[in-house]
Amino acid sequence: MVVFAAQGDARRALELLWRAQSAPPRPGPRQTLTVDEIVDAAIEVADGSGMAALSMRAVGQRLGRTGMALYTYVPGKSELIDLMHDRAHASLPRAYPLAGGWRPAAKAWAADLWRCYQAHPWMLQVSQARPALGPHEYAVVEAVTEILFETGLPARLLSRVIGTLFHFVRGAASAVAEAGQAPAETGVSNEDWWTARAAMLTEVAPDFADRYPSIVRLGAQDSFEWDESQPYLEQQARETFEVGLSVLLDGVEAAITRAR
Amino acid sequence: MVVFAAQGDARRALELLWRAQSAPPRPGPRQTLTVDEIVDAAIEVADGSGMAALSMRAVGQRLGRTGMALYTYVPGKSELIDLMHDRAHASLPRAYPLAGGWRPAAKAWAADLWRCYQAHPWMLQVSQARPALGPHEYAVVEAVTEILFETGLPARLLSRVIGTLFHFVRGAASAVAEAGQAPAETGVSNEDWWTARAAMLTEVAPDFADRYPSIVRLGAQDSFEWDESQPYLEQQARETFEVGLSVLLDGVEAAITRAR
DNA sequence: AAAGTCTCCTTACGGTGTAAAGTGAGCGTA
DNA sequence: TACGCTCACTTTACACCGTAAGGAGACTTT
Repeated sequence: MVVFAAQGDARRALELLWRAQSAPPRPGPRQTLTVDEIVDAAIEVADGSGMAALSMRAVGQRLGRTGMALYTYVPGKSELIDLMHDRAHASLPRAYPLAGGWRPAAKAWAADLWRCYQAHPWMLQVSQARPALGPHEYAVVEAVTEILFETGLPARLLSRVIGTLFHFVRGAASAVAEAGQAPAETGVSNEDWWTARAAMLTEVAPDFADRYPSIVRLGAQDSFEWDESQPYLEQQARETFEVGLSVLLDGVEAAITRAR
Repeated sequence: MVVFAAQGDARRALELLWRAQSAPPRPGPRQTLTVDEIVDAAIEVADGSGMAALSMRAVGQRLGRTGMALYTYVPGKSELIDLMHDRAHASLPRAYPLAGGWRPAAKAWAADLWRCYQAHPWMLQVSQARPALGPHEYAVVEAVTEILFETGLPARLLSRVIGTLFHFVRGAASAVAEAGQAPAETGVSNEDWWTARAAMLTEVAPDFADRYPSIVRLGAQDSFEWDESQPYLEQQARETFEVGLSVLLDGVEAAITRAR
């Protein structure tokens, strides 16, 4: 599932990411594709049919080529995914206005990143353990770093807060992202799926209320009202994102007042 | 990658999760395996060799059976993964002492969940969009819900905070989880990988400091000192987890004082 | 014109999940 | 006791995957 590139390809991969191609004119036929075209086609496949449908053959076919043709442009699928991941970040702003202070800027940054993940759910399936270090990914980090420097917090704390913000946005986005794919793949809407599942659950676990009293109590007290014009799961996840972000930023503010 | 079960199998899957087996004595040979044995074997494979190595054939082989033999116990791989995911939660406490207040209990809950993810990194690759709703997963939710009821916050806010906590722990754990796998698979330690990558980066992007001034500034000011007895990435991720959690809980405390 | 090199294709290998059909063991009944 | 049904498990097969290897032909350089 998670594939790591070999050491030898690492250099080539970085050069591709940073477009540092040194191309001395060589004999032989000219290339009829570009790396950008391939990355775009791959993103289209992943956007439209999900990461599971992303295969070298599928990307090649979209470009009227075989799957193997891509290997003259890209060392392998893993590197292609890194390029897709970096490229997808290109649409995000490189900076945010700080006139209103760090908090609205941080909110805007998180919301933009969230929207980016919604538009490209497959991004959440790309491993973060060894980030690919592309220019656009760095631009997103640069943006949030600049914003958070406004808080005046010490650098060490700031680094952790930045990591936390990324974790939160990714996690919150994951809850919706695949939910958007599932109905398309299965033909069952999330609402139908959920109500069917809930009905089965009461049959299969009749003692649910006894085993999980707090969950039942919370569900009974939760005043969440569902605007039926929008999908239920998405709506709930969006609210979790907004409330959670605000709680998180409250925590940052608490750290600021404590530092004073 | 993310596979969704068909509607017809949904009932069967839930019955398996909740062990609601109605087994009238039937003719024919007795089953020589149990679902639990299969789930255990699958977890061993995933723990030892990663999610990528989890195949029906591999699990069957570990039990001295073919891959196809599993299909009399489990509808498919997707359901097996759901069973693994639920079972992995079984080791977590069902409740936490609340004598010291909600905050230490919440910290303990998050730390336990974090440790669980570290022990079973593959759990982070299981889609959360349509949770499988197993008994042990619900037990973890029940535990944190009981803890957070102590805050006295309104239910609607509480629901979102619970979601946020999950997102944060999962996100923070993801950063380390796969990092632990990578060296084993590639033979390159994270430190070597990182320093090699950093050296290449300065070659490929010589204007880095100009393009990302805040990142460079943050890196220069960050006083993070590396205890060389432990892996670098893991250590950094652990600190992000601890600091981030504390910031998050500060935000919850701010909500409490505001509600008063 | 000849040589060389690069792009792209075809073929092939070992892997995946799982459908379909075959085999034989064990139980319920006659 | 013997028949026969049913089920556990295996074998085989199919369509897919990433990519290594080798061949065909186009193009540039000499």
